[in-house]
Amino acid sequence: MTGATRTARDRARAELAHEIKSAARRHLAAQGAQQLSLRAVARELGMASSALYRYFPSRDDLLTALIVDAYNAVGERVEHAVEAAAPAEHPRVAWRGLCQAVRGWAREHPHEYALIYGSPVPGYQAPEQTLAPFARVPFALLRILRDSGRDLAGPSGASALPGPLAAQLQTVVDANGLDVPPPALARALFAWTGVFGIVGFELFGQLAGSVDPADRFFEYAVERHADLLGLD
Amino acid sequence: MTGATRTARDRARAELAHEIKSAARRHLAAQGAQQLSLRAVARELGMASSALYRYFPSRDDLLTALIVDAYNAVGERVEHAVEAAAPAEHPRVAWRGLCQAVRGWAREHPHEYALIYGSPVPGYQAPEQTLAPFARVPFALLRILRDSGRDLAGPSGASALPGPLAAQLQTVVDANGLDVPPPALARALFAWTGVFGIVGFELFGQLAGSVDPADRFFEYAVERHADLLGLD
DNA sequence: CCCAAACGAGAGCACTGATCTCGCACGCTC
DNA sequence: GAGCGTGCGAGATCAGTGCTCTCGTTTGGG
Repeated sequence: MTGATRTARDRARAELAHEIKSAARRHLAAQGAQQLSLRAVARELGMASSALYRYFPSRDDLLTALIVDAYNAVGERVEHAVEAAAPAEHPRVAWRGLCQAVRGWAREHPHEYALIYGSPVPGYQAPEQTLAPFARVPFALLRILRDSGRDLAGPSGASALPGPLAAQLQTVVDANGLDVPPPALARALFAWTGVFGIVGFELFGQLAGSVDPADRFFEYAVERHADLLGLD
Repeated sequence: MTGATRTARDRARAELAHEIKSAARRHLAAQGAQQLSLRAVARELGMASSALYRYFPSRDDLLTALIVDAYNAVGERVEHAVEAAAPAEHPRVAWRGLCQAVRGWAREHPHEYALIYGSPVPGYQAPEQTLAPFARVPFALLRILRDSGRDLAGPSGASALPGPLAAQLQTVVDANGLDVPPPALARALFAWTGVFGIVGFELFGQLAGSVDPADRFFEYAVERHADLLGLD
């Protein structure tokens, strides 16, 4: 993180890398990751395809860079939405903001959503660099819960966690330095996967035959999750 | 549906089309849809790549055939699991069976799951022929609810559906000849999208950092959805 | 029996990702 | 300020892809 880039060459290099990503993102938005062609990007930039390899060692590396950017884009949008809602005082409003930010971004950037939440398909292990950007959304959700002022242990008794699950979640809490108890983490995972389940189904056409404009159903689901999360 | 195929040529044609799909499915399971190559399939079958086009007009048509098969495979497995559970007497057991059938199939055939529930990416409209196979899982869920003997209108009052959503769901009920009221349909959609949200996240590596072996969390989520569905 | 329809092989087109070599120019070192 | 090594872009090349077209051959119904 040196403040000033040293040479003009370095500046040019960083700038060109950025332009490559921009052009690639345009092609991605236009036709999807499947059709993203290094040569087409190079053509648009007026350079030889081989020159691109000076900046990204392979097509997959370029895609990984776009994945990181996408995670950060949705993460940033979610964080802003949550902050704008005064989460400590109005956790339910913050939760609504989070959900609408996710769905809004997804609908505006369907191909980028598909890139990060679609099918990376097995054998693919997320590169180290994607982990932190990826975690921004779930962490934002956990912050809402932590700041909600509710008793996060939740109603004990009936809905107590099964022992093995509680133990597993406790290791997750410890490993990530989270400050919510396992029952709240379980509810958060439930809400998180549920919301992305709806958004994914909507975007990928699985709701075409049923709640096609999913706006109303999404709002309904968001409120049900808010109830389960115990948000006021 | 003529009982006996007419000529030997027709028999050979049907058989070869089946062999092509089988080989393609093997390649799909091995490396994913992205890498599925018509020429590789043709090589494995010892025929010229151009000959494949006598059976499938394009690569996408071959993939569509595999999609239909995959929908039917998971649908059949779910239906068997539900039937085996005596859904009318034990709706909750049937619901568990449905969920475990979905997740089990998904984990055994990750690439096929990705093919149908992954990112078809926008602009793709499901061919007519995929609609019926696609609907088998959600319809199985609705049958569980219908036969559960519960008051499907649900607790009126607090959790009454917002008017617009109720109206939208009523049109869905009418259009598909469903025999469950809108509130039950809303809960079914909630559970359906929620379960697939977890399975998708698990398969696509989004849970890697948290509940990595998702078995316990999945069971937990299935029970919570059963509660919300009002299953005994 | 015979002709048209179905069929498979092969060549070819326009692409793709990736690699390699080759000059050129930039920028650091002396 | 001169010179050299490194970074860089262009072009050729390779293997592989989906898809089309043509051309003999096989086959089965009229």
